Amino acid sequence: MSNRRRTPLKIVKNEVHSCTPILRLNILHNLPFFNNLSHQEVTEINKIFNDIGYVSEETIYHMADRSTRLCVIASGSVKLIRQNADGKEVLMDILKQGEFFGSLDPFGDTYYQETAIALQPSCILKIDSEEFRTILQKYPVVSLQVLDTTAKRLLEAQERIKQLSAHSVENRIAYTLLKLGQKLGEQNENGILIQIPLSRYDIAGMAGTTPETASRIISKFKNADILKTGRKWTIIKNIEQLEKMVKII
Amino acid sequence: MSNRRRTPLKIVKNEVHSCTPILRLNILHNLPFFNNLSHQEVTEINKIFNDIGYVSEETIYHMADRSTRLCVIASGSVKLIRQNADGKEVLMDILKQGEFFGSLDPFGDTYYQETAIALQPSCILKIDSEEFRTILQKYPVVSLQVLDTTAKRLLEAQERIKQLSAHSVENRIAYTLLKLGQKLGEQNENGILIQIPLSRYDIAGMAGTTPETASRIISKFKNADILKTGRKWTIIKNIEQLEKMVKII
DNA sequence: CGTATAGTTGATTTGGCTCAACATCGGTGG
DNA sequence: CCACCGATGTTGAGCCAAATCAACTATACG
Repeated sequence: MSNRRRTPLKIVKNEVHSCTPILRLNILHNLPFFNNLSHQEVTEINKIFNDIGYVSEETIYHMADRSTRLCVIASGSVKLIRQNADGKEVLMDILKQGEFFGSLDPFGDTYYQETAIALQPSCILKIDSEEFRTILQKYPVVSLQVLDTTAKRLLEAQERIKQLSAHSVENRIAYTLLKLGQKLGEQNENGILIQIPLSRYDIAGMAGTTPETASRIISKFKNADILKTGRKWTIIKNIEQLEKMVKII
Repeated sequence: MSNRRRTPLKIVKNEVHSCTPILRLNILHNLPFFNNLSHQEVTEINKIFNDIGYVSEETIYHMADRSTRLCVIASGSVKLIRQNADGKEVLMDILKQGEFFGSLDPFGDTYYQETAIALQPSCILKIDSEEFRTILQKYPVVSLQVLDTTAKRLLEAQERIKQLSAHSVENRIAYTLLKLGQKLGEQNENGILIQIPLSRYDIAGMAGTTPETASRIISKFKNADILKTGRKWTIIKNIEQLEKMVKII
């Protein structure tokens, strides 16, 4: 069988990706937390942001750096990881266009609790957290939106704590894949395609296990015709089966 | 040795504990998120709250109930737990006077993700989440405070995810005890006294293990003269040792 | 003082980690 | 365009931390 190279995704060059001013404004306008503001107001806010481009695998900030900035993804995607003392990596979250990360805290003497790394060529809008705080004070609508997002993330984090405390690795891998599909997947004729370069190492870091165990379980899922994977993509073929495994309460 | 009954804590009767109106107002005023408001404003807000008393072990709300209320602890303490399909309990958080829990979300069709249970006789102030939302809109300062608390809780939850993913049970128990000491402990001549009735079951639920394993590890800590425990109290005698085990990065 | 509940401790089992060898992918240069 | 090679993924074997099962003990409360 000569089936080399059947990647179902567009090949993307790993080039620094910067925003055009118009794109920037457009993106800011469509952010969930700014889209209740007037064009005038967003234009004003736009001036305070800087944009910086990153290539794949490039670090946006390191854990333990002084945390002074809030970041917004204008394009691309970002992973947030924490490392423990022996260097084991825990993948906290994967964020996509329009989501924010970094520091919300305006009080000095705080440090990033995680490392942020671009998963794809990405354009990141940055703002000083103190300046962002002024925006929050000025526009209560924005505050509430940021609060809602944060509250939602807290609920998700708590769900993950429950998973880690009370479910098997197989369960957690299924849950991880489901969440990834919901958040980053797009439906196509074969199923739900997740077009993000996720290594076994990343999956393991999200599910709280080792790459070997993740690989074993994913093989099992592939044999059961639930999944199909390549180095830089994953397709969920049978989402019902995954849901059944996770047993949503 | 006739050392029966050496409990280092005041005995509290398990009676329904209700707030006096003055106490209520006082508590609202001292809440971190209202203490920037004027007396006039707090008095106004006070009218919208109801208070309800609970005895120990009483349920404030159940997981999967429709979530319509935000709760604030006027007195006492509350634990938040999640259960998985086989009934295993995960203790998400322990909250004390002045802290809030329940629903922030004003949009219908949402359900509590956890069960809230009084750990001690407690008085809980309740407000409809929609009405609370109006307060948030009216007072941006309050919004920001609530956001800060939520963001802080998210960071803590993420830290716990890291712990569960990458540390041994012994480590996690040490971490759990440290956090409990920081949050609920009071320094006295013997060490840090945690005056909350925490069973081995609770500790296990916080550290993501079983009561038996929790018991074994706590015994080990007691033999190493790090801890001293009774049914309803815990004293941390050697906090440095615990910190060393957790290896704060 | 007696009883129910919570905690302790031991024996056994097991899920998942570790270590190790091997296979496959996909980018790179000849 | 093909062959090579480093990186990533897969699979097997053995081992260990922690779960489970079970018997027993201590504590608080009526």
